[in-house]
Amino acid sequence: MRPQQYTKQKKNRAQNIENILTAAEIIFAQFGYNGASISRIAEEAGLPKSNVVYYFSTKELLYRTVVEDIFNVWRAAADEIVEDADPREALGSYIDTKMELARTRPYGSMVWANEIIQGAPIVQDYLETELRSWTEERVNVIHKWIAAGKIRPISPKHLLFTIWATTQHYADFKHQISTLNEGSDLNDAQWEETKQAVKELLLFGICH
Amino acid sequence: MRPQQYTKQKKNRAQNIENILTAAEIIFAQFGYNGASISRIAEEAGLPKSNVVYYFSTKELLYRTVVEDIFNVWRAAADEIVEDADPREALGSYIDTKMELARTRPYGSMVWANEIIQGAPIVQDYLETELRSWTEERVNVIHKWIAAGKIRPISPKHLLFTIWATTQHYADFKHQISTLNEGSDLNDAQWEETKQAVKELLLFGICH
DNA sequence: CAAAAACCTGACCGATCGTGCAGGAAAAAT
DNA sequence: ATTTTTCCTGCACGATCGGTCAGGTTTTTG
Repeated sequence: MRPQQYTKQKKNRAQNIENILTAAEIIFAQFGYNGASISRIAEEAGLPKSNVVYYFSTKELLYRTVVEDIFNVWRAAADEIVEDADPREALGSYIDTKMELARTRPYGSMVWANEIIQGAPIVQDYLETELRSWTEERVNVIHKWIAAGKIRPISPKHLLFTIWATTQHYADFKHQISTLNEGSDLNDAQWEETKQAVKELLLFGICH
Repeated sequence: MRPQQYTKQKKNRAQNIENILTAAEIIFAQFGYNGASISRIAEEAGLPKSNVVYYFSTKELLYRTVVEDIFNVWRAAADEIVEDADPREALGSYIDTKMELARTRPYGSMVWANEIIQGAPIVQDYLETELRSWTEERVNVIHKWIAAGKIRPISPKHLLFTIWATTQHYADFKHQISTLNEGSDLNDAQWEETKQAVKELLLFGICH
C-alpha cells in the first residue's frame, strides 16, 4: 500500500509537469519568451499560477526545458546520416522525420525559431557545442559521399541549411500555409504530397 | 525663408519617423510584439518615449507599419515571375533578390516571421487578399512553364514555399548560421557562394 | 492515529507596461 | 511683435508582470 500511494503522487506530479510543458510550448511559441506570461501558461494548463511556479521556480527554467526538449528531438532525428548509408535513403528519411516533427510538434519548432531570432540568449552554449560538432560530423559525411561519387558535388552546409529551412518552414509558417490552403490545415494526403515534393525538390539532381 | 523653415521642420519629422521605424524593426524582431516595449524602442531610437507615442499614437500602429513595409518590399521583389520569362533566369533573379533582402533587411524578415508564428493577428487581411491572389498568379505562371515543357513537372506551390523558406532562413536564423561560421556573419564572398549554392540546390533538376 | 513531509494556493510586492494629458518650447503665420 | 500652430515631453494612471511567502490541504511515514 505504501508504494502505491507514493506512485499515485508521483504520477500526479508527472502529469502536472507534462501539462505545464505542453501549455508552455504553445504559449512561448505564440508570444515569445518576453511576451509569454506565467499566468497565461497556467491558464492554458488549467492550473493556478502559483502551482506552475511551484514546479518551475522561474520562467527561464521553464523556457529552457521547452527549448532543450525540441532541440534533443531534432538531434535524435538526424543520427541516421552516416558514411555507409545510401545518400538518397538517408537524406530522404531525415526529411521525412523532420516533416513529421513539423506536423506533430509545430509549437516546439516555433519556440526554437523565436529563440534563434532573439539571438539564442538561453541555448547559445548548445549551439557552440552540440550543434556545432554535430553539424561538422554531418558535413564530413556528405563530403565523403561526394568523394565517393555517390552524390553531385554541392555545399554540404548549404544542403543542411536548406533542409532545416524547408522542413521547419512547414511548422513555423503553418498559419501562412493554411491561409493559402483555403484556411484549413493540410490533411493527410496533402502532407504526404508535401513530403514527396520537398524530397523531390531538394534531392533530385543531388543524388544520382 | 518661409518654405525653407517649413522644410526644415518636415525634414526633422521625417528623420525622427525613420529613426523610430528602424529601431522598431530591430526591437520587434528581437522580442516580438508583446515582448517589445515602447520605451525600449524609444531608447534604441534615441528619443523620449512620449515622442514615439506622439508620432505613432499606439504600439499596434507602429507595429503594423513595420510589418506592412517588409511585406511590400518582398512583393515588389517577385513581380518578375511572368509567363514569357525564362524560368531559370526569373527564378534565379527572384532568389538573388530575396537573398539580398535577407542580408540587408534581416530584422524585417524576423518581424514577419514573428507575425506569422503568432497567427498573423495584424496582417491576416493581407494574407487573404494580396498574398493569396499574388501566389495564385505565380502558381499559374509556373504551371504554364510546365505545360510548355520549360521546366520539369513539380508542385509550383511547394517550389515557392521552398524558395521562401530557404531565403528567409538566412535572415531569420542568421544567429545560428553565424555560430556555425566560427561566430561571425557571412562575408561578401560567403554570401555570393551562398546565393549560388541555394540557386543550384533549388533550381538544378527543375530547369532544363 | 499522530507526526512529518510533501503538495498546493490566495494574497501580496515592487517593477514595468501602454497610454492619456497638461503645458512648455519652437516654428510659422499674420 | 504677437498670435497661431505645431512639436515635444514629464508626469500620472490602472493593469499586469515575475516572483515571494505564509499557511492550509493532502499524502506519507512511524
